[in-house]
Amino acid sequence: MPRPAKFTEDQILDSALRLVATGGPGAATIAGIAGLLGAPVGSIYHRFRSRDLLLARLWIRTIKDFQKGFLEALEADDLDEAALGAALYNVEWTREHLEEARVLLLYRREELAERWPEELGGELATINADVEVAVKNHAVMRYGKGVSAAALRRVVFTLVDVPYAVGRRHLINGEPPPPLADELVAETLWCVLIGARSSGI
Amino acid sequence: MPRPAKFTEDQILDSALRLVATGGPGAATIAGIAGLLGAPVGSIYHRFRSRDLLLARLWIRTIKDFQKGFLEALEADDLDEAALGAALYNVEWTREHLEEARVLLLYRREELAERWPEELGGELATINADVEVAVKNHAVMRYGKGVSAAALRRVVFTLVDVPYAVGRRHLINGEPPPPLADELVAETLWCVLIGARSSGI
DNA sequence: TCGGTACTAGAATATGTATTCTAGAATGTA
DNA sequence: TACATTCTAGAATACATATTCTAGTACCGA
Repeated sequence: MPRPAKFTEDQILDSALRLVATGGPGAATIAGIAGLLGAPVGSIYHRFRSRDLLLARLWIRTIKDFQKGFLEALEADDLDEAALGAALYNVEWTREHLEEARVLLLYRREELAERWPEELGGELATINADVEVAVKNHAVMRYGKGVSAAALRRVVFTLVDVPYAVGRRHLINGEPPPPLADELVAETLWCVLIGARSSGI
Repeated sequence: MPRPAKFTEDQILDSALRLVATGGPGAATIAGIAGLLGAPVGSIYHRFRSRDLLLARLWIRTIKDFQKGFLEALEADDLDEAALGAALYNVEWTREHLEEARVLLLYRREELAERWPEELGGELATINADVEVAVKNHAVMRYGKGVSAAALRRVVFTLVDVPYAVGRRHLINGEPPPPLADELVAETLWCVLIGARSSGI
């Protein structure tokens, strides 16, 4: 049938990934992506309608890879084990995927969604839905059905915000989070989430 | 003497500030900045050699405004009061300066320093020096002269990283941090920094 | 071996925005 | 009132990069 592809979609995204990770979003030009891959720009456009779409796909591929393990960790039977696992997975994933983590650091769904083609509007709007539901469920199991907004915020803080903040500082320097990062995340989780269970939240 | 200025440097930076805060970095074009102010582009270039320089000045003006109060708070005599004050000032400043906080959220010193003119290289390289020294001093007072890198990291985590992470989530939605944000910051500080004093760090 | 298909190839073009340029205007001082 | 100075004005230009266009190419199945 047709001529086989010489450059796959994933190869192109990998090329963009490397450029974004090392030189920031501005470095991922079409010519740059093609050049790094040894491909002509025409081949890039054969796969992706536009640069925005390409970068959107990279972001989506990356966040999905992250979410997968996060959701798995949150499924643990023991409530505290689930919370700790999810929070630490965050740091661990960053450590094992430095370049991908930089992509998530440099792009923000909200700020980019507006300029992305409608084609992706739906996918982008709901991409966090699974995680939001899972976190909400965790909060319900922890605090009961009528969990307050404040208690939910507390869960998000410990499972997402704090691990993000810790990883960010090291990512900026291009280093993987050291073991101390896990300690800080775990300590905060213990104190702010688990230790707070007995108080009247 | 000379003709008086119709558009001051600060007016121009304010115009850029609003554009960045509402539409992201990309919205702050020279034509956009001039248009919002009712000025011709020539007047912008009369004040700023280039767009990069203009945005750099905006960033510097903003971070300095933030640092001022942070350093003051950290000077309190009582050690715990100083730490708590600095951490909470972070949230409070964000609450009172939503647009400015968005500038700090959207730009990163490291990623932009490379493209900024040499003219600012020195200023940018040392702009965090005061804060770093103050935080280091705080750590020394808290843990003694031979404070470990881990302990210092712990101080940075509670005074800077956590407040940043909390504020970020609300900023992204364009909302000021609610009172709950202060609670989370204070609780984390108490547990991870103050409560840890007795342990062998 | 031939034809159809999807791909490679990269030169040519379009586009958005930064930057420059030349002219003119407004002020205080001599 | 004339001059020096610094600013306003906005049209003209430069530039970087995304995007398009037209050929040509490699594989597969008939």
